[in-house]
Amino acid sequence: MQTVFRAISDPTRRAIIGMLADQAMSVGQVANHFDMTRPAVAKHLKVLSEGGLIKVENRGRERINRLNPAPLKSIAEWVSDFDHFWDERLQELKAEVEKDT
Amino acid sequence: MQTVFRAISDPTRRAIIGMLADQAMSVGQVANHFDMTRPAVAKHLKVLSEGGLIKVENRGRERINRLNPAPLKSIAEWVSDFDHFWDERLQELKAEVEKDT
DNA sequence: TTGACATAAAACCAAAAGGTATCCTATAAA
DNA sequence: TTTATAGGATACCTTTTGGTTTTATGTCAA
Repeated sequence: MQTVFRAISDPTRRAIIGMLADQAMSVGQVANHFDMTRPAVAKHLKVLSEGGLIKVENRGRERINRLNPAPLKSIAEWVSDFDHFWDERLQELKAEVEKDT
Repeated sequence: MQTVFRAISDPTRRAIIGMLADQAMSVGQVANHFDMTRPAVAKHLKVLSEGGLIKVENRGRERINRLNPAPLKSIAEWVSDFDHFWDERLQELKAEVEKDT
């Protein structure tokens, strides 16, 4: 849980998440999108991996990083505990959905 | 935006958010719930304040900290961009709600 | 008015975070 | 079988973070 919060707390990592949502990428491909060395990006990918937000597939000498957004659900659930503060209506409907899912 | 992500990335601060959701509290009252000095708690409150997640009201020599969960909405929105990865149905309903709100 | 109390503010500290440069290994390709 | 390339590992540096202790200030209450 904390690992997920930590993973999304950094803007670079959120940008990576956004990129990987479009397309799975190797470490180098991800690094090409940033003004930052490859080891730095690799560290961010490690943090994302620790949060379970990406799944890595070894493909020859490449490592394909694929988004796994499932853990974001726990964030959504945490946030939703406060939904009623700003929008009771949305809160109720979400409860409906979750009930009959 | 980043200040909100930062604010919620720490477990102590999330605990404080949970506490203030129940009831507004002075710095000292918050600090009593933690095994930590008051200045440390005050710093967490400052970070929460920077993220706009609490509103502070000076009340004599006390400072009442009141939860303002509105900024959490931006978190919810960010997360919701990935909802369809795990639950297309929920995503659709949320879109419905937001449409006619 | 004097004393107690809630908090702010500042100085300081250790550990974690984010980054770099460098070197090593394994795979792909010439 | 060389050689280039993708990535891991390690060492190191700087800044930020989360915490403490100490000091100062403003407010309440006897």
